[in-house]
Amino acid sequence: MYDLFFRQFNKKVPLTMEEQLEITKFLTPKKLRKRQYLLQEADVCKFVAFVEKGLLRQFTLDNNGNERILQFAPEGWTISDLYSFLTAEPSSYHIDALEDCELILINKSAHEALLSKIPKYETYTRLQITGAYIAMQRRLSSIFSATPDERYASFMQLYPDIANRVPQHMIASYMGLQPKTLSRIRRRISNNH
Amino acid sequence: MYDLFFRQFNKKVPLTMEEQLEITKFLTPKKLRKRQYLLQEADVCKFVAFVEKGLLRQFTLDNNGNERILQFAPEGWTISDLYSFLTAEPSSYHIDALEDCELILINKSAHEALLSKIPKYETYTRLQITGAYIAMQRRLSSIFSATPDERYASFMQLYPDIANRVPQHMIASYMGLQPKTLSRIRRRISNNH
DNA sequence: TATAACTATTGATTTAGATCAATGGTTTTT
DNA sequence: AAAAACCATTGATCTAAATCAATAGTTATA
Repeated sequence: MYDLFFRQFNKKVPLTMEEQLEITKFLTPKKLRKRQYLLQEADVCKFVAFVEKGLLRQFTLDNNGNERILQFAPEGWTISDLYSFLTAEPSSYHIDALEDCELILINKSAHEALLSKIPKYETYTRLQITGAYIAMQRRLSSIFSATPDERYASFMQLYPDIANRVPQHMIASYMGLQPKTLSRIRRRISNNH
Repeated sequence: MYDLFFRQFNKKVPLTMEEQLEITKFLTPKKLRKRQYLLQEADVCKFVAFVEKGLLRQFTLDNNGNERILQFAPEGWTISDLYSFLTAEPSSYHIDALEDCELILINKSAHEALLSKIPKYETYTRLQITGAYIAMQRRLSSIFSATPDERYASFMQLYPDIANRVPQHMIASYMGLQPKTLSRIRRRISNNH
């Protein structure tokens, strides 16, 4: 049930068996069916979710009702609206399941208890957020410096796993492009084989 | 010398006088003249820098030698290339001073010593990186959802301080626009007053 | 199995930002 | 104080992505 979570945790901060058992007490497993929401806009985000199995996405809807995907989260990733989680302000994002999912939720009181009781948990969260920060900075950087063609190519290379599990128009959305534009980019790339 | 640093630190995690003195031992003050580099591409980033005074920017150069500004850092902000700092890989960014600066550097061994000796330092860094993550996510979100006009307006509102201290073409660069395009946007906005 | 909903491709047109080019104003440097 | 470097604005043109529109293929559902 918590296999992947503790594998990832141990990679960042090694734990004893006792520590794992202690931490487990604060975790809440949750299953989510494809298309179900984990978080809806205007709700307060009450969790940090670790993905044991499946795939989720975080997105917003623009004025015309179009989806803008901010983040994909496959197995081994963590997803939340941290701003809402930390401030208890209503979220401006949706999170839903793109596949049937098995999640581990850490709710706010559990998060705070873990932080104060288990120093290694604080180290784990620090390293986890640092990694997410670095990944996002690279993404921002590539939006500025790379052409859409290059960005598509590097997305496919960096996340082949995600790329093969979501429809193309979601990849377009993640890259800030219209699906039709991405279709043309693919043709362009394949012509230059 | 360390006024602002400890003010910000205390806002996140209150410290005793003894703790402040202990932490101070690990800090390295540094002055930087306008236009000087703090970090150059291909160098390994050996510090996390807190800005006591002045203003810096983190940027890359594209194939045509154009600057792409990823981040401004005025007083009270922290700047580094965390990826390079953590992995000791060469950085792909430049950091330089836009004004004469007074900085506090925390080098790698100091950072590690502080993490292991002073639990509050780990909490401080965790909260600091979390804030930076949230800010960057909002920026990415606005690139996707907002028009350039809206993004310019909200930059001016969110960071009026920075906006008044840097030339317009750097704001354009931060927003991923050509200076000329920003010039037209400004005219458009002022016409709709 | 049939129907409906979703998905990807392609063509034609429009539009907004990039690029080319010139000017006048400001700041910095000598 | 003069010269040089930097900066912002504006006009004209070009280009690439968005938009409009139609079609065919795929997946999900009744």
